[in-house]
Amino acid sequence: MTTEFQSSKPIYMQIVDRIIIDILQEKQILGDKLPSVREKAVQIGVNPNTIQRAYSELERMSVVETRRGQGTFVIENSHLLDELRLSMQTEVINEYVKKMKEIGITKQQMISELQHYLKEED
Amino acid sequence: MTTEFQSSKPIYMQIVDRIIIDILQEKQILGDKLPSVREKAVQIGVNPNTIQRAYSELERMSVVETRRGQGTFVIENSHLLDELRLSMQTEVINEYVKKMKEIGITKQQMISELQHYLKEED
Amino acid sequence: MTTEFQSSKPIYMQIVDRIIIDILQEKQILGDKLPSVREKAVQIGVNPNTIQRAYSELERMSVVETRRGQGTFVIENSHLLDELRLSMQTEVINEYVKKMKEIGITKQQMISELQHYLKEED
Amino acid sequence: MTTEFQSSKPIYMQIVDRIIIDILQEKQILGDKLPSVREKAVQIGVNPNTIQRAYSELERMSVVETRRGQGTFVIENSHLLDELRLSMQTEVINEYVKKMKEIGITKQQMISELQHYLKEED
DNA sequence: GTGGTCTAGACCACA
DNA sequence: GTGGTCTAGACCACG
Repeated sequence: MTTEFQSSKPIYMQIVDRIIIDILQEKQILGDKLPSVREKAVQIGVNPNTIQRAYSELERMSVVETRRGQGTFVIENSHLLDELRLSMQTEVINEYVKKMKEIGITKQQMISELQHYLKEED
Repeated sequence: MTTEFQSSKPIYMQIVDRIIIDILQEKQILGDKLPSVREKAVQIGVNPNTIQRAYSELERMSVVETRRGQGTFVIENSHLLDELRLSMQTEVINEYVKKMKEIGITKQQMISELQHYLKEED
Repeated sequence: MTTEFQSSKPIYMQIVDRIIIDILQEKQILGDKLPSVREKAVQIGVNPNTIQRAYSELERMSVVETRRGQGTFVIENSHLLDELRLSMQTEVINEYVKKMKEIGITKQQMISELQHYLKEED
Repeated sequence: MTTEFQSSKPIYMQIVDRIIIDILQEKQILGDKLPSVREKAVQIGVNPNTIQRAYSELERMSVVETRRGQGTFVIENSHLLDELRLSMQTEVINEYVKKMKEIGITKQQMISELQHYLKEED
C-alpha cells in the first residue's frame, strides 16, 4: 500500500518465492533436480542470467545445491520445509500487520476481523 | 507471492490507495479540497493524465466530488471512512489468507500465529 | 598447486579480497565511502557489473552497507577488523597446510621450517 | 591475494608443479619413464606443445632427462627429492609469509596461530 | 549523481 | 549438456 509505482519485487526474487512455494506444495520434490538455467529461462520468458541469480540466491539460502556439470538440486533436508514455511509465514504476517496498521485497524480487530472472515468462508 | 513480474498495480490505482490511506489517517480532512490535478502531478512526478484518472476513480467510488471551476473535494460523509476502511481491510485480509494458504498454513494457525506475533510485538 | 589451469578465483572475489586487505591496512577507513561502482570499474578496468557483484558480496558479508543514491560505505564496527583478519588468516593457514601436506612435509616441519625462514629474514 | 585477475600461472608451469608433486608423493617413481608427450597431452586435454614445454622446463631443472627415441625419464638421484621438496617448500612458505603480512599478522602470530591450527586438526 | 536490476550474448570448467 | 563468470549496454528508483 506504500507508494511503490513500478517497484514491485525484483523478478529474480519473485522466481525465488515461486520455487519455494512449489517446494512447500511438493510440486518440487526434495532432492530432485530443478530445470536447467537455460530451460527455465525460456519456460518463463526471462534472461538466463536472471534465473542464474535466482538459483544463486536459493543456494545462499541453503534451499538448493548445485553440482557442477549436473544441475541444481533441492536439498534433501527434513527440516527444510519447516524452516521455509516459517520464514515465509513471518514475512506474510509482517506485511499484514503493517498494512492493517496503515488503515487504522487495532490489534484486537486484526484478529477478530480475520476470524470473522474465515468463518464466512466455510 | 503470485508471479507478477513487471505488472504490479497500475500507478493510478496506487495513487488512489495512497489518497484513501491519507483520508483514513486524517492527513486529508473530510470536505477538504484535494490538490489540483496539475499540482499533484508535479508533486509526485507523474503525468497529469494519471492523476486525472485517479481522481475519476475516486469519484466513481463516491469518495470525492468535483465542483466545476473549484476543484476536487473529499465528500463529507461520516460513513465514508468506515466504508473505505472496510473495503481496504477486506482486500488486505483476502491477500493474507491467500498467501498463507499458498504456503500451507491451516486456518487455525493463521489466527494463532498472528496472535503470537502481536503478543511478541509489545 | 592442485591443477587449476585457467581457473584462479573469479575476478569479483579477487576484488573483494583486495578491498578487505585495504581495510585491514587502513587504506580504506571505517565508515568511509568506497569509490562508486562506475568509478571503480574504470579505475581497475573491468565491467561495472563485476564491481557491483563485488560490492554485493561485501554487503552480504556485512563489511559494507549501501545507502541508496549515496554510495557504498565501509561499516563502522570496531569488531569488523578483527573478524576480517581472523577469517582471512584461517584461509591462508588452510592453504599453507594443504600445500605443505601435498609435498610431504610433516606437521613438525611445517612449524620448524617456518621459524627458520622467519629467522633468516631478519 | 595479490590482484591477478585472468593471469594465474601459465598452464605449463602448473603441469610442472603437478609432476613434481607426483614424484614427491612417489606416484612417479625415480628412474621411471614419464608418459609420452602425445599421451600426456590427450590425458589431460591440452596441446602437446604445452606438455613439451613442461618437459623442457623439468629437464632444465634437472628433474628429468630425455633419451632420444626412448622417452623422458625421472633422473635417479637420491638427492633430487630433497632438493625438489626444499624448493617447493620455500615457495609455499614465501607465499604464506607474504599473505600473512598483507593482512597484518606479526611474525610471532604467524607461528603461534599455525601451531594452534595444527593442534585443533588432530 | 548513486546503487540495483535486466537483457543479450560470449566464454569457461566440469562431466 | 550443466552451472559460473564476464562484458556491453540499457533502464529504474532514490536523493
